[in-house]
Amino acid sequence: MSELGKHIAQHTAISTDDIEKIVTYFKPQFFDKKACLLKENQLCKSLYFVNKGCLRLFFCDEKGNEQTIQFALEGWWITDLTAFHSEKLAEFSIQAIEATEIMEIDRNSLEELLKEFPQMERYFNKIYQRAYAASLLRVKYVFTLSKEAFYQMFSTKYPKFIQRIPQKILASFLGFTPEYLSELRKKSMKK
Amino acid sequence: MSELGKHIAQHTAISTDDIEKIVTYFKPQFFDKKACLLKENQLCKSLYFVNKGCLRLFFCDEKGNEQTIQFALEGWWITDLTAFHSEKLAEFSIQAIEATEIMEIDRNSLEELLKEFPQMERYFNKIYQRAYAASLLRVKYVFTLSKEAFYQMFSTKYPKFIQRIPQKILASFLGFTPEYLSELRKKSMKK
DNA sequence: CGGATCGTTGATCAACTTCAACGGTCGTGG
DNA sequence: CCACGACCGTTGAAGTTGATCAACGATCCG
Repeated sequence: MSELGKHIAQHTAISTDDIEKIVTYFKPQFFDKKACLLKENQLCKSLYFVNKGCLRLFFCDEKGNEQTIQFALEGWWITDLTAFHSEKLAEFSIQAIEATEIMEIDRNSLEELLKEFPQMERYFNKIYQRAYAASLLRVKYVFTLSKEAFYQMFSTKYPKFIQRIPQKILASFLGFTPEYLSELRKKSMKK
Repeated sequence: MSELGKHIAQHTAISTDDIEKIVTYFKPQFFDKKACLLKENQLCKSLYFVNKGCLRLFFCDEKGNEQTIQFALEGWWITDLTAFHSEKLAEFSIQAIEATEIMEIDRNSLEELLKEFPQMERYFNKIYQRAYAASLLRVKYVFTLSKEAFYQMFSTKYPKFIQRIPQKILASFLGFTPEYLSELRKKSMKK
């Protein structure tokens, strides 16, 4: 079964046969390293599920720095959820960090899918709740942890990211400069 | 019509008659200043809508400081959404900052309400999406604004909070110490 | 009236940023 | 396949930002 199929099976009680049908609503796509799936100020037409590879969600601040606010590895959903649901212009861009294989579904296909398989409402609702919970947790971290502690926590909890993500991008996600990240890395090597 | 009724009318296309019936599913409640509606590690049984007054959502960090992460003035919903939906223990506490009048609905009543008025699904979905969008926006602010700029933005955008919220609590919401907030206030008085 | 908590002030200190410079590596065109 | 330029990660010095601590007057509440 496809990665997407497995993910749906894990989070719902839908039968294998139905999942096969559900997966046909999605369109497989391939993106080269550094390719953009969505750019700021475009319409955000689709939801993306990562089969293989890695994406990131980011925006540009007034100084022109790219600030990364979310990653998606294998088995994660990503999109500018607000723009997708409200049909407003995207506030964020989405870019492939590695060559990446995804499953995409646009608004129309999603509506048809939900009409034929209303059980999928619950699945997407879960995805939404998780996104919110993750965002809240992040706010909580910003309050309780120093930048150094945040790096420690993150690198032990998500070693995969540390290995696969370029430092510059990682630094922007963690909320500090590449220079300071370099210093923290040196520090934690010594131990 | 009650505050709650007006709010539902604003955000849906439900008839006035139906809204009257909908409002009967909610229980009016009164809380004194400093009273707690929900405490950390309790079950979060209800959603709260503020008719009059002001509530806050907060948690305690390891040093025992109370960190406020959300306020609710008149016309706002508040709860530990994650705990309410997942039926896990609350990570946050909710407390009245002023004497406050609310409308409360528990899980059972909510289910009955949604059964009789399925149009309300859309209303609550909106509330949820807003909470998520607000949380994302906050993450974005943390990235782009210095603490001083964050205070400036906040005090011009939400002057009501500056007037009604004690400084200590305001400081914890903005993410800095009361001492530093005091300094910023002095600075902005001079202009 | 008395105690506790709150907001303010100033001094000191730690955390983190900025800037400039250097070597390494990646990818692109010849 | 090599050479060149661009970008990336690292280092160190200097500068800012914001936290911590201690002390004091004001205010709130019993």
